[in-house]
Amino acid sequence: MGFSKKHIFDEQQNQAALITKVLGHPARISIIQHISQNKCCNCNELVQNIGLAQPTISQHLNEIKKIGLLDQDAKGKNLFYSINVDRLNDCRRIINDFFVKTQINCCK
Amino acid sequence: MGFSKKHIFDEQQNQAALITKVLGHPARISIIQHISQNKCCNCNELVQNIGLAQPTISQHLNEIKKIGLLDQDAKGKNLFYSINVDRLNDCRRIINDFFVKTQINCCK
DNA sequence: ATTTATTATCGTAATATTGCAATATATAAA
DNA sequence: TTTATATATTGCAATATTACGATAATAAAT
Repeated sequence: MGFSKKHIFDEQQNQAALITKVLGHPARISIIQHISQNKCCNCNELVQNIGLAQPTISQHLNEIKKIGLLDQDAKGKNLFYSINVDRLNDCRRIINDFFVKTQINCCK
Repeated sequence: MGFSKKHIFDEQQNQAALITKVLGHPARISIIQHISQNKCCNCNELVQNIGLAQPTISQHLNEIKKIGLLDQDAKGKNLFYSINVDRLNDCRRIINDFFVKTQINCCK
C-alpha cells in the first residue's frame, strides 16, 4: 500500500488534484507570490527571502514547474524565473470550475 | 529533516496551502463532487462509487473535515454527509484571491 | 440478547514528501 | 587557469501520506 490509485479517477479530477497538490505547500505559495511580485527573480533571491536552503528552494521550484507555472530565462550565471500567466489563468479556471460546479450542485 | 517549517510563512500562505493540500488528492476531489451531487450521501455510498476501501474513504473524509468543508447528520445507523456551502465559498475566495493577486502582480 | 449494518479507529506496510549537507555543473570574472 | 557565483543533483534522515485488513463502536432490527 501507499501506492497511488489515480487510474480510478477521471482526467479532470486528476488534473485538479495535481494543481492543488502543487499549491498545497506554504513554501510553494510563497515562492509563486515572490516571483510574481519581483519579475525576474532568481533562485538566490528566493533563498534569501524565504529562509529555506538552496536545494530545498530548487526542489520546490521543480514541483511548480511540473504544472507549467514557471518560465525561466538564463542570463549569464543567473537564472531568472517568472510566472507563466497563461498557465496561471488555466489553473485558476480549472480550480474555480471545481468550486463553482460543486457549489451549484449543492444548491439545486 | 522531514519536519514542517510552516512557522516561517504567514497566516494567509499557510491557510491557502492547507486548503489546496486537502484538495490535492483525486479521491478527495471525487468525494466532494459526489457528496455535492447527491445530497445526504453516506460513507457506504462513497465506498461503492469510488472504489476505495471503507477505512480509506473514512480517512479522506477526515482530511476534508479538517478544513470545515463537511457537515454531518446522523440518522439511525447512517451518517449523511453534505457540503458546508458557506465554507466552500470561503475556500473558493481564498484560493481565487491567491490567483488574482498573483496575476495582478505579474502584469503591473 | 443477538444479529445486522454503518462508520470509526488501530495497526501496519508501502510510498511520498520535506529538508539539508555535500557535491556537481555551469558561467563569469580575475 | 584559477576563483567566485549561481543553480542543480545526489544522498540521506525524518516525517507524512496512502491504502487496507482487522477490529471496535454504535444503532437499528429481529
